Amino acid sequence: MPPLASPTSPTPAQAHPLQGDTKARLLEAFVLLFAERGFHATSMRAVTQMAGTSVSAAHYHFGSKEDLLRQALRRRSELLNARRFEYLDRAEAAEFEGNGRVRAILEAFILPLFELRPEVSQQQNPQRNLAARLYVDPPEVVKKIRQEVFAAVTSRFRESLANAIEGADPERVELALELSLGVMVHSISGRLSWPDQTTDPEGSKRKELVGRLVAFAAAGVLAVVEGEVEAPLLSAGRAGE
Amino acid sequence: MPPLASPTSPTPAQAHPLQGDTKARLLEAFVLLFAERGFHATSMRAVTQMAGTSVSAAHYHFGSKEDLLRQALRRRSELLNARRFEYLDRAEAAEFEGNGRVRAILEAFILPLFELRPEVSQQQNPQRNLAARLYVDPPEVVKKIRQEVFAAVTSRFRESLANAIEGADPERVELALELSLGVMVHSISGRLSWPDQTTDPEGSKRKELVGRLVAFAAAGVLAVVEGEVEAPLLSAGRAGE
DNA sequence: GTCTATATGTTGATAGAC
DNA sequence: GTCTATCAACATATAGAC
Repeated sequence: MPPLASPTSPTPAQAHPLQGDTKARLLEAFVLLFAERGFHATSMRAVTQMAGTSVSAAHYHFGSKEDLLRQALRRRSELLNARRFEYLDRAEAAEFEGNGRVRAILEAFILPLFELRPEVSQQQNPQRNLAARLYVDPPEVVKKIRQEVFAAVTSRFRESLANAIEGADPERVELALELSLGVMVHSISGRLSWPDQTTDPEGSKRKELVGRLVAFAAAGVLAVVEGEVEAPLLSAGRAGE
Repeated sequence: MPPLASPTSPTPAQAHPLQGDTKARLLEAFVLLFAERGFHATSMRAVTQMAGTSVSAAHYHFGSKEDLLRQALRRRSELLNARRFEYLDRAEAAEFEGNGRVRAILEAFILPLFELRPEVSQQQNPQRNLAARLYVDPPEVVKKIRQEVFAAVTSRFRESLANAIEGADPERVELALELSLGVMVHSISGRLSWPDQTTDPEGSKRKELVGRLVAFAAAGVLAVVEGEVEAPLLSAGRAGE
């Protein structure tokens, strides 16, 4: 059998009427396909076809596939980062009881991802897929650009969380935030069934689900940062062998 | 510039002295490369080269790349699943105070992944990388085979967890377990720094880290299953827009 | 069983006309 | 700026000798 025509999925999003000039359409098309298939499986041909232009036009504008990825992700992450900072400012300014601030900080971290609408509405939600793919796609390029794009956010949230929990060990805060990120990423990796506009028109179910994510993360963070290290209940101490 | 010779990483694991007959060496080589690069970026050429044989030998034994993946994953997951069931049996049989059983069940779910040693020791820990890749690699084939391989485990843990929490809503249990899986997957996705044999010869740091993972997950599960749904502290209710 | 040689299609990138 | 045509390297898979 010859190589499969479409390696991941049978080209699910084909005839998008993407708008803007060639450069903008290319960025949009790349994001959509990358979110769905990952870097490797997203060919320049597929991108340029979706954008209604040619491969050489893409190379004229971006030079290489890697630079196309970089510019696309920079553009996309700006909105997300901006709202995260906005919420974090609010969380730091407000008064809270008990563990309220910790929960507010995690909300500031998690909520924005679920609030931002995709510009292109035909797809389910490229923004979420994109974030998932970004943390999950193997190629080194992706890792590099992701760090580049989120470095500022990460360090500010770490700092804020450390300040919110009295006497917190920085190392544990880092771990806790990282695991929260894991919860968030996993929740958008296509394994949870998010109600869509038709079955949940007011978005109440989606809000509830996001609320549970935050609750899970907040409880986990507190357990890691404030809790004692407990001996395993099972296993003859084989962990870490 | 022509396409890069090595798309993900500069062939980090090259001269493995893999053992066994051709079939076994092929399975082992495939697992190592797949864990590192994902399905797409793992070419039959690279696999057969590492196994010290030819492409056609691989096709003789497995028929296709997909079947190679399937057999490799089946073989690898057997040990993991067996130990998970073993621990779960133990968690269900023992007596616990308070939320002990919930934590024990999560231990049964999480611990085995960190206990199993790779047969090939040169790599850091292919077993963990493998699990991460398995939940994260885009291609549909991977998703299909993963479900095939973990279906039994998932349903039994869901059931067990539901029984352990009085009056638990099955839907919430499912969500909680899924998020725990997210924590686990993320923790092995190469974003956490696991101390290795040299800096942590007795494995005490690694055990502590695994303990924290379990603590995070257990607290999160209880918060999701037992906690009330709380209104967001930030945002004008934009979530789920 | 395992090899070499080959078939056939894909990829990223470029040259040159317009 | 955008196109068509083409390149060299890669992919999976197969044919046939040994």
